[in-house]
Amino acid sequence: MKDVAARAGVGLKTVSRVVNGEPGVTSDTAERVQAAISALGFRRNDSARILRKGRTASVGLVLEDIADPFYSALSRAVEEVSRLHGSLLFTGSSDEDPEREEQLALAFCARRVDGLVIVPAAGADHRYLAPEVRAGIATVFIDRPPLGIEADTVLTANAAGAREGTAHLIGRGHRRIAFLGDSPDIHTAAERLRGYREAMADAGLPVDPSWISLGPTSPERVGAALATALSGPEPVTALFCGNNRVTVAALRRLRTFDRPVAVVGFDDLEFADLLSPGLTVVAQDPAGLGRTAAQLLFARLDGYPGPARHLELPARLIPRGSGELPPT
Amino acid sequence: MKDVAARAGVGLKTVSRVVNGEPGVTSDTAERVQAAISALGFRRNDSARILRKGRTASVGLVLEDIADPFYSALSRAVEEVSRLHGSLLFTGSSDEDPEREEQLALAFCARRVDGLVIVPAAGADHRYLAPEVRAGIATVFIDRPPLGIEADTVLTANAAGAREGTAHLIGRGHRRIAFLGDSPDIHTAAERLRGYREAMADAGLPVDPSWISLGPTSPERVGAALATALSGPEPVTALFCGNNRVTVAALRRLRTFDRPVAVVGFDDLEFADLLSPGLTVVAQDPAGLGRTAAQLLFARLDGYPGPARHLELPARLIPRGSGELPPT
DNA sequence: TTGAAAGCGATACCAT
DNA sequence: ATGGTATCGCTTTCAA
Repeated sequence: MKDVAARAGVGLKTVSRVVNGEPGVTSDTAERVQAAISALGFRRNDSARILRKGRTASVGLVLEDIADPFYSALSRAVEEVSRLHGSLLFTGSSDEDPEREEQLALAFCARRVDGLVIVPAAGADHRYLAPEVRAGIATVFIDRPPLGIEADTVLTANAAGAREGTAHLIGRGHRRIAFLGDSPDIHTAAERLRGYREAMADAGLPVDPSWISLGPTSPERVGAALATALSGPEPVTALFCGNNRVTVAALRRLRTFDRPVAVVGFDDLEFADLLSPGLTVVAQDPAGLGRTAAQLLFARLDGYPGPARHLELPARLIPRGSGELPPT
Repeated sequence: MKDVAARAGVGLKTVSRVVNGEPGVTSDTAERVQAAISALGFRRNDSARILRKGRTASVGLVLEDIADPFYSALSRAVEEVSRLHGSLLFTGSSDEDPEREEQLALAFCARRVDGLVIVPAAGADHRYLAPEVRAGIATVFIDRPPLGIEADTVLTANAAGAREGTAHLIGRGHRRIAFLGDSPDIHTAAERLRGYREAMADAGLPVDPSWISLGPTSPERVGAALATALSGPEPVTALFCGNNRVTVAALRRLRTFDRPVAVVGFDDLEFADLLSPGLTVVAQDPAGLGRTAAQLLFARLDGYPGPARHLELPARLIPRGSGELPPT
C-alpha cells in the first residue's frame, strides 16, 4: 500500500480510501491510484486490516468429520449463511476427540474468528471456552449440547424422532424390535435410545437387553449385535438403527441372513430410495441445523443480547418400504 | 499481552518468550507470567502474530460443493495433511460459478493464506491468480486443470478410467452403450467422453449420437436422455454414467423401465454394494486427490522450487454386478 | 479533497 | 536472563 501510494504520488490514506471505496477522492486521483494498484498487483492485506478493525469476518466450524455426508451438508449450510453475512469459514474435524476439538476451537479463536459453531466431541468439557466467550466470541453448539457452559444450541428432536420411528414399527405389528446405536456417551445416541424405550413402554412392550447394543460404529460390533438379536427362539422381527453408519453396517450384515427384517434407520441416506426395499428412515435436516445455528450466531454478532436460546428441529419419518415390512 | 506483562511485572518480550516457549526465561519468572496469563484469560492474537511473521499457517480450499461426498472426502484429506503441517483450513464452495471461485480464492489470499487448493469452476480463467502466485502464494489445482496459468495439478485419469469402464461393458458383449455425462465444458466430463469414444473405437463399434447426452445434471435431462437411448428399434443395452449424480438420476429413471440394463458409473457411491444388483463403478480416489494435492502444496511451502508438477491418479474399476449384466 | 501521525498486538533485533 | 524500540500493513483521527 505504501508502494502504491509512492507510485501514484499520493498519501497512504488516499490509497486506503480508494481500496475501500470510501468517498472523498476525486475520480482523477482515484484513477491514478487504480493504475498503480494494478501495475503493482497490489492486494490489501486483510490480516493487517483485521488487526486494526477488530472484526475478522470469519467463523470457525468444528465438527466430527467433514467427510461424513451429514456434517458436510451441515457445513455447507453454515457456509452459505456466513457468505450472506460476508464471512469466511474455517472448518476442522475433531474425529470425536475432545482434545482435538479444543485445539481446533482455540486455534480458531486465536485467529480471532468472530464466532464459533461447534459439534461437541463426545465427553468434551467446554469450560475451556469460558475465556473466549468472555472475550466476546459468539458460540453456538449444534447437534449436541455443550458441557459446563451455557450457550445457544440447535439440536434435532432425537428422542421424539426415535420414538416415532419405533412406534411406526410397532404400528406394523412388530413386538420384538432391536435397537442398534452409537456409543452411549454421545448425547444423540442416548436420546435416541430413550425415544425407543419410550415407544416400547407406550405400547406396553417389554425390551429384552439382548436386543440393545450400543458402542462404536464398527461393522464387527454391529454385525455381532445383529446376529445376537436375530438368534434364539424369539428373534427380533424389526430393527431400529441409531445412525446412518449403523444402518449401513446392519444392512450389509442383514444380507447374509435370508430372513426379511423390517428396518428403520435414524438419518437419511442419499440413495435410500434406490435400495430394495427402499429404506425407511427418520430423517434429520442437517442443512436446517447448520442454517439455524449460523443464524443464531450472526444474530449474536449483530448484537442480540438475550439469554442463550435452545432450539430443536423435528426429525421426519420417511416411509420407503423397509419399515413397512410385516413381522415374520 | 501488554496487560499480562504489567500484571506479571515483566517486559513485553518476556511474556512473548513464555507464550512461545522460547528459551531465556527463568522458570521462576515464567511461572509468574503463566499465572498472569491464566488470571487474565489471555490468548495470543494470531492476527497480529501473522502480520509480523509473514506466514499465516493457513490454507484455502475452493471446491464446487462441500456437501458433495466426493468433495467432502477430498476436503477431509486436505485438512488432515494441513493439520500435520500445523495449518488451519478455510473452505469455500464455488457452486461451479467462476465468479464465486475468484471471490473465494482472492478473499483467502487477502487473508494471506500460505497456499491455495482449487477445484476450478467450469470455464474459470485463472489468470486472476497471477499476482497472488507472483506474491508467493503456493497454488495447486485439483480434479481439473486450470486455465491460463501454469501450476501444480492433481487429476484423476479420467479418460483411461472411462475407457476401462466402457471396455468392461464391451467385454460383456454390449455393442450399443449410452454415455450420459456432465456439461462438456467441465474438463472431467469431456475427458470421460473421450475415454468412452476411444473404447468404442478400439472395439470397432459405431457410436450413435442419440446414445450420448451431455449437460446439466438434472434428473429431467438425464431421464429424458435415458428414455431416448432406450427407445427405437435398436435401444442401448448398457449405460455408462459420467459422474455420481448422473448415475443416481439414471438409476432412479431406470426403475420405471422393466428392462434390465447394464450400468457402469464413474465415481463410487457410498452404498453401491447395497443396491441390487450392486453398482459397478469406476471409482476415483477423492481422499488420494486431496492428500496428494496438499502434499504438493506443502512441498512448495517447504521450498521446493522445481517446475510445476502434473500428477494423475488412476481410477479403479469395481465390479459389483450392474456392469456384468449381459445384453438383452 | 488530502495526508501525517498514532495505534492495533504481536515479533525481531539489539542493548543491557 | 531481560527489556526497549522499531516494525508488520492497515485504519482512525484530526489537521491542513
